[in-house]
Amino acid sequence: MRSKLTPRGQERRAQLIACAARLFAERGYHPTSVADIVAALGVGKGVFYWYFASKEELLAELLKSSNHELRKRQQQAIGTEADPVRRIELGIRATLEWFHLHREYFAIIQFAATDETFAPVLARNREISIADTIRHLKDGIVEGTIRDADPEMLAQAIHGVVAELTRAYMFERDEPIDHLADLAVSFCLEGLRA
Amino acid sequence: MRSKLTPRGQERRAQLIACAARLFAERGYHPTSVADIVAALGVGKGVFYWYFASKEELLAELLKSSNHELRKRQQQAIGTEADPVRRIELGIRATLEWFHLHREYFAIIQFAATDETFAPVLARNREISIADTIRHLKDGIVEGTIRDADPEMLAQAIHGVVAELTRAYMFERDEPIDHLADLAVSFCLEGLRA
DNA sequence: CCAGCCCTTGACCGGACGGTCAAGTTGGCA
DNA sequence: TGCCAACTTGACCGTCCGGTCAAGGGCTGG
Repeated sequence: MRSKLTPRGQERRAQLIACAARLFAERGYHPTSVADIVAALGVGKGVFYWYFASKEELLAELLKSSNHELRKRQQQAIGTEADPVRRIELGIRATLEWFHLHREYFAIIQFAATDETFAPVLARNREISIADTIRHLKDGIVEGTIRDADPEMLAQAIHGVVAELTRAYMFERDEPIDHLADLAVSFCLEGLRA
Repeated sequence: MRSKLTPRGQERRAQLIACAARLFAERGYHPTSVADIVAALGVGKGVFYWYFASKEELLAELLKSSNHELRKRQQQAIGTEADPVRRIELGIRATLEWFHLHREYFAIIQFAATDETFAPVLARNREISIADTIRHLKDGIVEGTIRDADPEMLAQAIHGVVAELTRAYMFERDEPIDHLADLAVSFCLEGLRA
């Protein structure tokens, strides 16, 4: 691996990441060998190690960049909205939409969270995301539009709803994404009761 | 492996499962070798293959039995309760309590869901559990105590809340389990709004 | 006390896989 | 045109790991 990459080099690097993401999502990280990745691209094994120090590094990078993209999407969706409840709603919708566009990342993130090596990175990502949510929740509690409970637990609960609905409906079914988002939002805001 | 086991044999088998569960939870399934498992027990490798056909079989068995125990716990907790909302509440509490008692299984289940080989088993377990929840939700919708939305999605959302709160609080913190359960229940029933 | 089955041992095997490297190719710039 | 750095190749290495197996206890019923 070298730090200076020509445009051609950056293209290759991106190809490797994309190709690995697809294979990791399909078969999982451990069962996908470096040989598989380079074979799928039709290049020699050395190419991989020219661009990445290790298989681990590639996954770490993949996780970092995907999280970065997701956050950008969320912040962009929330924009300058003032109402905390609405900010939470926009965040939920943006998250579901992003995973809808990048299905391949969901399984990878899911796995990485269970692996000793990558769990810390994922935990950090989650923390940041939770912290964002907590900020909105606290604003809402102060305003009186959100009930007064432990904001961190509430944030975890919201994330759980989003994660589970993503898992359940992104792949198995072809629910229209808006319908799914509507339910996620209304469940989080109103709960189950009639 | 043999089908007939003496009491002594059953004891060994149980030891192997317990020992493997601990190691899988600590380090993960793939990074834990069969050699590690038997070493932790201070026995030879042949012992493992006397009781299990493969490492995979052990994990499959572990998943099957843990799910069986969890369901038993849930059904026992719900008992003959008639109110659907209360049945859901009791189910949530029983689940959180069970994972509190068997923390080691959470990480294993989490991983198994991401592995091509075991995902089908886990998916089936989840389906059954979701189906249970759906039954209560439908009852509540008919009664008018639960709002009229897609019961399957609602069930997924509830499971998401429980799973995420389990992950977040079982390990990192030492929240009293009742406090956690209270929030899970009230979030699912009432949502966020003040 | 012996026969025979239940259980245990641990060296060994085959193969997969992450990673290395010496040698070769390409492309852009002087 | 010649040169150099950027890239590519694929055979090779060391290691690890799941799984096998021949051989050896040790308990139990006869």
